[in-house]
Amino acid sequence: MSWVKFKQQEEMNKKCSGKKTTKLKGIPKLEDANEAGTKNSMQCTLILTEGDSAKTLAVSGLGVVGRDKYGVFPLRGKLLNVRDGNLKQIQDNVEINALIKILGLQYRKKYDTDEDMKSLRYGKVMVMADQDQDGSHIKGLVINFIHHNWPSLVRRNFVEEFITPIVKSTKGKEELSFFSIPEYNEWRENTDNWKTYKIKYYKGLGTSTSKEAKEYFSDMVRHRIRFRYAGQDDDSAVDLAFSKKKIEERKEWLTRWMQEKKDRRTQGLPEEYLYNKDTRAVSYSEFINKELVLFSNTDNERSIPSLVDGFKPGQRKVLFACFKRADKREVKVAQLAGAVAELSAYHHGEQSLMGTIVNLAQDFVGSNNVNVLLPIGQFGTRLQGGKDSASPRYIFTQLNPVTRSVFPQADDNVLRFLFEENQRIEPEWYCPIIPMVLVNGASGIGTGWSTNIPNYNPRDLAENMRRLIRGDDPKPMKPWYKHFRGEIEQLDNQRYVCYGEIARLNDDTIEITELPVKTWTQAYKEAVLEPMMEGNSGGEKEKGKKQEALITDFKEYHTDMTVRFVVKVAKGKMRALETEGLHKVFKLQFVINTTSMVLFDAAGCLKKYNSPEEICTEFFETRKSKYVERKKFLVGMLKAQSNRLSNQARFIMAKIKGEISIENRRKANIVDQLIKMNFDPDPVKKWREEQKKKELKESGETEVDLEETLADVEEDEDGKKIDKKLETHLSDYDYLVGMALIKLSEEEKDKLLAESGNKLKEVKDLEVKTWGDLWEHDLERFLEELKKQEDKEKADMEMSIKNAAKKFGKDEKPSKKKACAFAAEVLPSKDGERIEPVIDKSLKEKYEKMGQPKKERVKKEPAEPKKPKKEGTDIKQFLEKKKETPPKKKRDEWNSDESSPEESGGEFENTAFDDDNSGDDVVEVMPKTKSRGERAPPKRVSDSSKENDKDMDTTEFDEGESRDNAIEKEEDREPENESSNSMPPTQSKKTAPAKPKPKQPKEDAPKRAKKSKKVFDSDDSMDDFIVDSDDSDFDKSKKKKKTVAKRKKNSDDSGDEFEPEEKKPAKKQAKKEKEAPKRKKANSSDESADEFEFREEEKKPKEKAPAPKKVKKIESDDDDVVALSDDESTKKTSGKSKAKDSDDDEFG
DNA sequence: CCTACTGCTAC
DNA sequence: CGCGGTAGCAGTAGG
Repeated sequence: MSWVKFKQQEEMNKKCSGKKTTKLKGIPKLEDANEAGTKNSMQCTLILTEGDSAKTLAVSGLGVVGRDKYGVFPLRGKLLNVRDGNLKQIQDNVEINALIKILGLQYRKKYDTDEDMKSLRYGKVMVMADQDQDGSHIKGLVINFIHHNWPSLVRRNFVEEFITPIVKSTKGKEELSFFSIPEYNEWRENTDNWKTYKIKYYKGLGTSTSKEAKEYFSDMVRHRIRFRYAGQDDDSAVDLAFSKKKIEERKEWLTRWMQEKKDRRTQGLPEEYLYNKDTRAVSYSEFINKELVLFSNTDNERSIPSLVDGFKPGQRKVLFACFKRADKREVKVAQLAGAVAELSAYHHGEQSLMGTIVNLAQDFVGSNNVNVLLPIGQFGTRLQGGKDSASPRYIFTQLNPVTRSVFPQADDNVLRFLFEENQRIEPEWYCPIIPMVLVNGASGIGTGWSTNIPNYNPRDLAENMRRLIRGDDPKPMKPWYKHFRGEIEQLDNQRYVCYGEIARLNDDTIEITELPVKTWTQAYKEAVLEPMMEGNSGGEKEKGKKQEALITDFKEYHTDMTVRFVVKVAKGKMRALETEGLHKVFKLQFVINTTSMVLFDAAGCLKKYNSPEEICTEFFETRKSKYVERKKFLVGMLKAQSNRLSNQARFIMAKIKGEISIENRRKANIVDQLIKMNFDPDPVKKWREEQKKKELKESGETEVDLEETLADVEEDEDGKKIDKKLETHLSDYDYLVGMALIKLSEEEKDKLLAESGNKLKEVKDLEVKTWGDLWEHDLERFLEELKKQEDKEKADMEMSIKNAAKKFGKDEKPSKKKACAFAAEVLPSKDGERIEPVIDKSLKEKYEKMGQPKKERVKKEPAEPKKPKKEGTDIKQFLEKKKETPPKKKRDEWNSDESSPEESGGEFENTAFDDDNSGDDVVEVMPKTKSRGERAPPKRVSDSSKENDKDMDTTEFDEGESRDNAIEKEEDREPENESSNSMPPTQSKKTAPAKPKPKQPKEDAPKRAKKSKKVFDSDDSMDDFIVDSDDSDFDKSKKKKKTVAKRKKNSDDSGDEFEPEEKKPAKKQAKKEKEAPKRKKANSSDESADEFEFREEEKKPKEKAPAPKKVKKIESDDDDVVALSDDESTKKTSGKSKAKDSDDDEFG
């Protein structure tokens, strides 16, 4: 191998070596140092920047240090990972080649002596990337590039980085820069008057002005960090991070890191950070383990969805923005992306975001089963697997009406919303009524882990939720794709075969009317049928013909929705093909597997799941506790509202009778009188405040900080505080004093009393309902909405077929006949002889063979990463004396479990850790945490507490946190008992024991509720709630809400694998060819957009009817929304002006 | 057996 | 206006 490598590198040296030349030509965008490549080259530094804008910044900074000894070269994104890379790719990579030329590097040369160094054009490389996680990644990749090829340079500390502040606080002339968020937080904690500083966050290098760039460069000592080589640990650290062979090690590495982070948090220790005022150098291993690890973690967080709502953060932000905007008309995707970035603090490229939106709205076969957004325009089709979507500037979207029935608005009050820079953004997760992650599937690639989950039938999932509510076990499910006409059959525990449809028309003709999921029509044609027609798959007929052409011709009759190939089989081949199996010959089988279903659980820990049922059960527990919370919230809210109304009625009476006079008196005076007369301070407001307090208590002190921060931001100084207290006191009675004069009449009073009575009645109605009742009601409503929407889609589709048929006929008379003719061409022939798919033996054998070794592998993988849930594991450990679950140990556990299922099962059963299947199933548990530059991890109840709760199922450990309401407990009891009856149907050997929820739910549910309860935004949401109920907007909003939040279908994409595409060149060609159609589509999308607009206008008047407030929203665009959001934040702090808040949160 | 490709969110 | 490149993991198809 070394010989091969040697030879390769020799070759590479010839082809692309960097000679030491003074003047370099042909490298665009390079700003060479004047003395690079001269005798002074050792004193030269090449600055590598992240993108062109950073280059500009660097160049302006060079004004300070001069260009003689500094050169600048922009990197265009992520650098190639040269480790384990293939040679061709490295040789062809322009970026790498440019670097070698600029630096004068030579492959295989060892730079051991100063003399060696002199052959270089630069003495140092300095990376200047954004001070965020992706920036760290780029730094890492540069290090990797040098380290892999020239370890000797690494030992000579050839690489440096240039860091810039991510937060600056200024007060007058005093300016403080912080290079990591933890450092900033530390300062804030130690600085009483930090609020008097002006705080500015720098999200990327682009945030800095060129003046600031000059400041940075004039203090080079402060901003330049050297990477220092400190021994072999550094080598292994770099290898760990970038070797493609060390995936398992990375799993361990990340798991360990998460564990440590969690431990630090539970112990109240501050977060670690790498850079402080005095940092001048860091070792490579420090960089990898403290800085790059942050990227890896972020990478997982953004690529792997949550078990609860099935969203990745980007998708969740989209949904959040859509809910918040409450658009009743469609929005341009590009515009929506802007709004999302604004409303939810999305700091990445909008291109990614627009792609996310498009994926959420796609609805072709193999994409989403329930698309959260509506595709209005060309969002892509099965012809090219969605790659044929029009530009985001041309297409429109809107919430799917089904979406709000899956993510009920009532839950907004019990979700835990996150904050970023004091802006309330999306919740840690939404809580759908069915596990949406299974509805639309998921796929994502992180670091250490990736995930792939197929789609399932939402109706099956609803049914399984009902079963779980009743305490039954979930029924096993198999993958399901909307409008897919083929079959999906189970192959083994974790594998399914997905078949297309093929039929025999006559002796030499067959017809293909469906392709396996994720096999795109065009790709199929190019990769399967065309090669078959040519014979030898490569098309190189000259070489030994392996195969004669199997088919002589084929015709295509597809539409964007349907597939139909009519294929002529070569003479005399038919029988042979049939013997082998037509599905196999024509590659109409595709294996769907559930072997890598990795998700973040409700507590934010990474876990691997082995079956959809397991996901259902875990989802169920989370959702259940949310229903309990929701009920509790609603009861309290309604009571408070009722009280408020009756107070108002009494106030009116008193006013009419003249017992109170308001006119010409000081407000404080009036309020005093009201207090004497036993009027309550605003009950709704008060109740809301109580909720908040409770939440804070439960969530732990760290969260209190956050709240205080929010509340105090605006008013700080002592004097003001007092004033404010008084003011808030007075404002508690605004709901009385502030009533409109016209309301001070007897009839108004009666009205209020009646309303108050209604509220009480509502409370009564609500109180008899269990969480299960609420849930079933939601499910019913969802199914209704789903049917409505699907009927509508069906009708639209039929319309379009009709229209197509008309055009097809091109006659003046669009007759039924023509429609039929058209249909006949597109739809499967009636007299075709359908070929029943049969699981092909060889396929089965293949997986059986793989099965054993694979199983082991699978086990191993999960074992390493497995982490115990925070507290849950601890408890388990206590009980079972298990070791802590360091990854390796976990592995052992895993293996042992599998080997001896009895033990594992026994343990779990004994301990009644139903919820903890995670123990077995959980491959790993990684608490999500955000790193510097990002907001702190969402404060939630400490993971440990959550875990405890789960584990606590065993009554022994009830720490007796009986915060839960009696109501909750009561409610829980029934269902819980039921559930307890149901035996845990251990789906998989390993996990089976754990999941069964025979626990005593009563206690569990409440506990969980406590854990998860965080009503950050209670203000807004409550206001909304109030408004809704009062104004009857609520109903309207319900009706109106028609946004189906879709999830992208990630899983679908993989379908292409099936078709062996030709090599790159071929692909490229194909792509090019595809492009043509795209354009056409784009045009069509435009048309459609227009049509839609037209519709909108028609609709508008109808929609406007609802509350005036809403109308305002509708009309207002992004700007208005922004304004609203600002209001929110201020409101939060001040606690005033509820009405406005309500507007914001009305998602109607 | 090894290589190369797919999918997806980010640069 | 559009094209292209890179990372990261699990799995499949092709040579």
